[in-house]
Amino acid sequence: MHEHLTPRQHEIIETARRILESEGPDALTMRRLASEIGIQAPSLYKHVKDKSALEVLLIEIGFTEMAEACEAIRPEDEVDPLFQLAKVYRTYALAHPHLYRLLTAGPLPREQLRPGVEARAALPVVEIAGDPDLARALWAFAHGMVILELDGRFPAGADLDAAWRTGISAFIAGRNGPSVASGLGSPW
Amino acid sequence: MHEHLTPRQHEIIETARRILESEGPDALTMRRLASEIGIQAPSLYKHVKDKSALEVLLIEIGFTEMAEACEAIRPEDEVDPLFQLAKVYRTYALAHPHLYRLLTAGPLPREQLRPGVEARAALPVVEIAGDPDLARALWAFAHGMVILELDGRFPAGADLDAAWRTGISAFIAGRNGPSVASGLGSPW
DNA sequence: GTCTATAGTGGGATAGAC
DNA sequence: GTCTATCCCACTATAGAC
Repeated sequence: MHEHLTPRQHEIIETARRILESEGPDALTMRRLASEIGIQAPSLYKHVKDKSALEVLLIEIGFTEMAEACEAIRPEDEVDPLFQLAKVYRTYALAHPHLYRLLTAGPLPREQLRPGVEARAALPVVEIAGDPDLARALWAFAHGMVILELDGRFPAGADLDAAWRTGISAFIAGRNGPSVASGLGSPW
Repeated sequence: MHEHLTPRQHEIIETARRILESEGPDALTMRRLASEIGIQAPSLYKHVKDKSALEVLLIEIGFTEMAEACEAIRPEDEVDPLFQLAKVYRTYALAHPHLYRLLTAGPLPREQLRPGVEARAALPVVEIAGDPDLARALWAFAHGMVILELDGRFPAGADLDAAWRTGISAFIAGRNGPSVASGLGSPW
């Protein structure tokens, strides 16, 4: 990942990641980043074009790590791969909440991303779901569960494991036998 | 809604909403708000405590409107109420994207909200789902679909109507006959 | 209830010397 | 590649006169 970077650039991006993950996006300023490295803020601009270029690098790191985590899934007996995928997704997101938000919240600067990075991260769910519509529905469910949990929107005592089980089970049932999905009985 | 406000306060909150909805949260500054009304920014502080109090009022308006839209749903033949609810939810969100984000993204200042406002908005999905775990899964799915659509995260040609149908159909199947939801075959 | 003036904070980014 | 100096921007919020 990013082996084409100079040592200084590497140091900058690693430090940026550390600040983002430990203190959130508001803490990631050019001044703070520079001071953490031990240089002055203007010096950063000799190594990175601007702040958005830095964020693009962080996004690429996040997508790649998430893809790697999903690709590392190995089939287990008695466990539907959809459950495994959901667990890996949730685990990564909860372990890196600020990075996850950077990856998924707000508009994505697609033109700046290196080609294939986003697609690779999206591939596992598409493969496991089979159908693209189901893949999108699944992704929406997983993202919704994660982001609502991160934002503290569920009630304090809510059993989120159970909500995940319920949702994934429904999608498994839907994948195996789409009954109503034909559109009958739907306003769409 | 908010009949206890003075005319000036009413004007402020309505103007704030107009700015937010038409140009997004970055455009909603105290200077801009004041200039839109025809006064100076410091004068606003005679009418509202601070900016966050203003945002709380906007959140209450959004929750209330969303609740009203859901409560207005009437049973139709041949259409599962879950489909109707999903359609109303998506329609409101797409019609008021910036307000929707204010309601759902990031932490919610629960202590500042008037009691019952949030609960009222959550009630419809809880009632229609029946089970609290299913309600949370459903909400996560709907929110995920909406926010990913608003953020332009789905591929350009994606058939989102189909994704909604697929997801809701799965949840209907899950509600009528939870098969795997017992936890067998899940890593949780 | 409105104004002017201003404090206080913070941010991204550039020019030019070394 | 680093520095200093600086510009420019924007924001929330308060004090005190009218």
